[in-house]
Amino acid sequence: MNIETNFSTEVEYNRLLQKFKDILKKSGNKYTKQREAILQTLYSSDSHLTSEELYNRVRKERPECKIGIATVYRTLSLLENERFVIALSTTEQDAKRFELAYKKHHDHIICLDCGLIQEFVDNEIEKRQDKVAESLGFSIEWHSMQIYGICHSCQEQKI
Amino acid sequence: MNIETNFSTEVEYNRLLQKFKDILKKSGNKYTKQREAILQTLYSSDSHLTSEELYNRVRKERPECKIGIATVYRTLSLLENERFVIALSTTEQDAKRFELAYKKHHDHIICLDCGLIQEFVDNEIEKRQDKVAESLGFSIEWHSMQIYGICHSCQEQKI
DNA sequence: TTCCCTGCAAAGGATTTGCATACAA
DNA sequence: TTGTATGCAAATCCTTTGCAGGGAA
Repeated sequence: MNIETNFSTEVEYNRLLQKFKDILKKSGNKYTKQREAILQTLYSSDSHLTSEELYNRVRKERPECKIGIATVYRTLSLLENERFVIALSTTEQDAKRFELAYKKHHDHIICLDCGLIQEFVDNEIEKRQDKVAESLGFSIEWHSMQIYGICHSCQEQKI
Repeated sequence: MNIETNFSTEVEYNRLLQKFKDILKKSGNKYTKQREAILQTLYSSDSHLTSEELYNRVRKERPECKIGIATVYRTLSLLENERFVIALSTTEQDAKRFELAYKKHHDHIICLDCGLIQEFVDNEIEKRQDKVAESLGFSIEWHSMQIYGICHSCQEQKI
């Protein structure tokens, strides 16, 4: 699978930080405290954040670190290009949400009622995607799959 | 499959138009010449259009029909809610693209170089998606899957 | 020292909204 | 006649960019 990262599912922060620094150096970028704060905030958040949510959290949790929204956008864009961060478009009208890519690749199932985002992996689907790409003559770079539905607890509330 | 429509792959325009009128009536909306022009333009286009492209085509191909960009947005939004139209976000920075949903459900594989969008269906993937949703306690409404890669002809140009 | 990075504010693009008028039912 | 739809322009939301000063290597 070429879309998996070489991180294991449980990476301690220091290892992640080292990889972060390596990637910055390799791509000719500098390591700054704002970028570290973004990484750290993404790491300590278990949900998928928008650029603005991330910006607000950094300002709240790292008040010593001055940061502007433009830096958040610039850093996320940089990290997305480096495949260090994954962007996810949920219900189509609102902003992109981001998560660290150090976890094993996974897809998302999204509740249309409460917005819950649950992650999953299905190896059968992954394999078939490779087959599809191959049969159509494409080299596959990555994919994005979202299933939309109603989660269990929202279904119960409707009864 | 609950995500397929009840249209066959080859629908003549009149039948589509009738369904369109039914849906408008059912949802308490009115049938107007602007809305018909949007439907007709979507129908006669074989590609996936952005709101603005659709707007420009209507103005070019139906000059007798005065239309504003706001009407295009409002109508597409209405039709998206009614699942008459499907929105597709391609390379993430640009605008949403739309297509009629009367075709059999399909997914997309997108060339990162030239932007080519090719459609495909893989029944195995469809089945597994149902299984995934079921096992996570979700009722499935629809899904969206895009594979990103490089198409055959762009691969050849790189050599 | 040399670039890259930053915050700020302004600009940009896509989409939505307020309003007075036009039109379908 | 009644209420929705429309075009237009202004407003809004998300994102990007220009610039002058600040900071990493």
